[in-house]
Amino acid sequence: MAEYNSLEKIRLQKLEDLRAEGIEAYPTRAKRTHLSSEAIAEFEEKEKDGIEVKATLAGRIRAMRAMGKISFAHIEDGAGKVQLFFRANEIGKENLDFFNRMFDIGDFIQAEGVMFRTKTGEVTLHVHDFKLLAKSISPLPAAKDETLEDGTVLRHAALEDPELRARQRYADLAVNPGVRETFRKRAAIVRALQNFLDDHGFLEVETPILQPIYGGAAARPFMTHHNELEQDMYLRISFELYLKRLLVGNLEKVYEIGRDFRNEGVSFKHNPEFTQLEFYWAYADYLQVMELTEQMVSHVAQKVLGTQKITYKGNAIDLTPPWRRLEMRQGILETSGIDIAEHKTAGELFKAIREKHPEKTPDPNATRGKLIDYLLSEFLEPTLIQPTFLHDYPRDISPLAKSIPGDSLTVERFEGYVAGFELCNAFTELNDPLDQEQRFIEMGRDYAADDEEKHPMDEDYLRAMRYGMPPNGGFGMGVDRLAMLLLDKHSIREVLLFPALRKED
RNA sequence: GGGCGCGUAGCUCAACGGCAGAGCAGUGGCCUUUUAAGCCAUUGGUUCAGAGUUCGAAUCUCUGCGCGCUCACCA
Repeated sequence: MAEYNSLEKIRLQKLEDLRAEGIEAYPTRAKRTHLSSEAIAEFEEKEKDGIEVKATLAGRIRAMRAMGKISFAHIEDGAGKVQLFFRANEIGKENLDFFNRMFDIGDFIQAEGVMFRTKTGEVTLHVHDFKLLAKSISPLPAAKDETLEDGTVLRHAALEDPELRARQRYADLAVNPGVRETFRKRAAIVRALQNFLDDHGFLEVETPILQPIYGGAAARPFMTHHNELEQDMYLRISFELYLKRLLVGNLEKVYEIGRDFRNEGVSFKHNPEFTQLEFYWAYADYLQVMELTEQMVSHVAQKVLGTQKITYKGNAIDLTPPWRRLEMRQGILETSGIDIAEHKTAGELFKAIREKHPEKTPDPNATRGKLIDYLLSEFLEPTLIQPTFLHDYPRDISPLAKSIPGDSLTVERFEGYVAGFELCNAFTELNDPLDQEQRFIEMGRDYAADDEEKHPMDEDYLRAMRYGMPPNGGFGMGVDRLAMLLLDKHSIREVLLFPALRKED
């Protein structure tokens, strides 16, 4: 049972008063002839000819100013804000009082009248009739907007508490127009990705989220149970193995945009469920995927933002292709002074790091691949502000990627970095079923010590691969991260409508 | 999971060991072109929860809860 605060009790009393007057606070039907922007535009067009513009508007009350025998209000609808003007002359003293007494900020209202321009020049609806569409009981944490001389809008008492904004996203959206804009743009980003891939001959598919076995990445899964089948199921941690099964089925270019689930830590760039884009492209290799990637990302920026030059955390970033290519070995050498090619075992590499950088403390038990990863994140990653494809990765941290011909320690893999963080990950996919089986076995050994991250053998995937899989290039990108990058948001929570939070109470 | 920080009115914040306050919102009044409208009056608090120290706790200590930052984890 809800407990009401004093402000809510006042509004509940208003509901009772309305009922006593026979007025429905939540009527079934509404009427609207114009969006706010349409009514304003039509008025401005016909103003010089003196043609009257009648309009019925509907929206949510954002501000009210009662001034004796007149009242002003601002309502907001899907297109923006517009001012309402009520005057006793037209609607009568009784109706004006009724509006002032019974309506609150946050209520939905329908108002019919004629557009005009006030003394101060604002295009406004002169209301002749109005109707309550839905009463708001809990006061929205509404801000007040002050428009300064230079036209900038200053917000007062805006809803800012990050917890409240995430927990009550409905209130955040209702009160902070910029948040609505963020999610419109996020939708546009996803649509632009789909259009781009569709136009390049890729087929959008949907593969299982509930899986009998998980794979395609190294992450702890969420587990669940199917009662009738009497078996445990996992929420997918990647799409990879299912999408590559489709290549076996002669679907040559496939992609999926959907949700992945990883039972791991939460941070400014990690949410337990996140949106991933993966595509697989038969007969292509990682170099072709690289080219498609830079075209795709710059295309999305152009579509959504109208430019390929963006700003992230104050850094000017140019997404225009071609992006810089940097061999990982070279990048690590330049930033850390260590040539990983000269240290072919974990022990040697560990020693080299300790000698060159005594202040650093890598894990002495790490594999060579993990140590390279360490060098990458400690030295190289922070320098990769402009878009960069870092390529050619150690084999032992890339179990699903194909080796470079003639170099068994290195695989054809790249990661795209922008603004210092990893945006995407791609490689020439391993399509040799016997090699793949061997890698699964190795992974099982590597992870045996850590029971939580056991890497299961996917027998059905191997069976598919034995039918024959064309050589192909694969690609994965966090769509939330792309949205963060393009929208200059510095936490994944800002681009997720309902980010994961601990339950209340 | 570790470290650091935060939690005060519906919202934004002050008070930092001595009467819990302001602006906005709300309520009542005045006001026929306002726009953070203005003016007058006024309501509103388990200071996140619990325990402790103290003559006295929003303030200091401990525990718990939630959030933020950060580290670890995340091939």
